[in-house]
Amino acid sequence: MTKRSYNQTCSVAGALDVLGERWTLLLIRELLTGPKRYNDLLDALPGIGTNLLADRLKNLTNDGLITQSKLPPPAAASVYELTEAGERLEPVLLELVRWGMRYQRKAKKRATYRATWTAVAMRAFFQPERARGLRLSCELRVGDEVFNAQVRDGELHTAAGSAAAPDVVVTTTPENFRRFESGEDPADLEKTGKWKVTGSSAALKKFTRLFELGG
Amino acid sequence: MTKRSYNQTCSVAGALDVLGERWTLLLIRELLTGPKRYNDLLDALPGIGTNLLADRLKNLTNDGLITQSKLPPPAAASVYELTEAGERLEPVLLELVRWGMRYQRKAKKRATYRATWTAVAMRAFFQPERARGLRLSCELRVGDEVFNAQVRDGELHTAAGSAAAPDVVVTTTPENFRRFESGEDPADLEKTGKWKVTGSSAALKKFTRLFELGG
DNA sequence: CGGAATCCTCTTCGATACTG
DNA sequence: CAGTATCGAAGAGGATTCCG
Repeated sequence: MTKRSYNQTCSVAGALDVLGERWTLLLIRELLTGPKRYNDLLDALPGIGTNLLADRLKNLTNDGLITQSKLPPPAAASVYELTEAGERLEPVLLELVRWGMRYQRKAKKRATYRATWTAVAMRAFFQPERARGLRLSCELRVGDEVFNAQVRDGELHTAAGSAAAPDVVVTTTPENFRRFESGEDPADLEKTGKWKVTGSSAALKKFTRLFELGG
Repeated sequence: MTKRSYNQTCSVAGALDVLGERWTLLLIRELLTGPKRYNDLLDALPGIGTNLLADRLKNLTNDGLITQSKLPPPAAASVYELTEAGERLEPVLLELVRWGMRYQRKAKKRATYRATWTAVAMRAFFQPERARGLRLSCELRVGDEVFNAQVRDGELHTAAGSAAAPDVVVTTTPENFRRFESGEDPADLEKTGKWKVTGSSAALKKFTRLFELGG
């Protein structure tokens, strides 16, 4: 009944009392790309079990990291979104991305894949100084997932969903998008028809140059 | 038998497969201030249970985050220390410190306290630009704990144990050291005899000005 | 159909006792 | 000092059911 705690006067331990349970940080990762419905979260987190998801959502709400808001009709959906305290976890997640990119154990077969996770990873490898003066809007359509990336004022903003006025729209399959993640040249992917690019190829080129895995 | 995994192609999930089990990140925190023996770790992590500690140490070794090294006689102790992959978790831990400092749930009574944890927290709030040109060596003795902080080349290095050639040595109790952590002025603590300062008070003053909780 | 609560089994945790 | 063994308690995971 009473929640498990490390019971240490230490801000790492205090943070982990809130964040350390299984699935919690992955739930935060999902919400970093925008509000999500209960079933969206279930879908993005195979294996979580409906009771655990409900339990985590309840605890995160009590701890003030997320809020539940009901969209007005006709959408009439209930979504979960990060509060400011939740948003402030982004630096923690981005450091985990950076570390994990180098040190995670080798991926298994049949692992779940969502292109939208890349929207978060991009933030971790974004190089602000390369974006100075740039203003770009990109939309990425990978299988049935859609997310967008906006570059302006030297900042990158990524989120689930389509872009309002995209300079370029990329449409591809999960398999071919992963080639890009593995370091293949987007220009080659475009040439060989693995990416379908609508709009400004130049904008896409500028965009893909904004990232550096070395950090 | 087989280790539990989120089984997702995502570097956050990959990182959490390695780091996400209970106690693991606190174990890393302990090792960030230097090599520790099995019983040192047991003492710093009340409640962990000897089997879990052994299990975590084994897994972290297999994953390449720590190594076990035997100090030569006469010390003849066996200690665990971080590998480079382990050391690279420092940014993750420091972001957790920053987040946890603002958002952790209110501390309970009878919580475990170790002054050495502050040695890690200091790194999270260190302001390099204020340390330009400074060279300082401080030793902190809090109850039966001793740790040191070295400032040089605009960098801060903290570790368990005493300093080689300290400019200043502070001796105090855990209770009075926590007053400092809560924001009380070190000069006042010194005046009222809550801190015993040996060596250069000026060096101590310069040192305590290098930190900013706002980030 | 989205959003959960319930039930049941299995794994992990935590505390203590014990051993090289 | 540095672990292993054991066992009850708590948490996780999957299926099913319930509710609006």
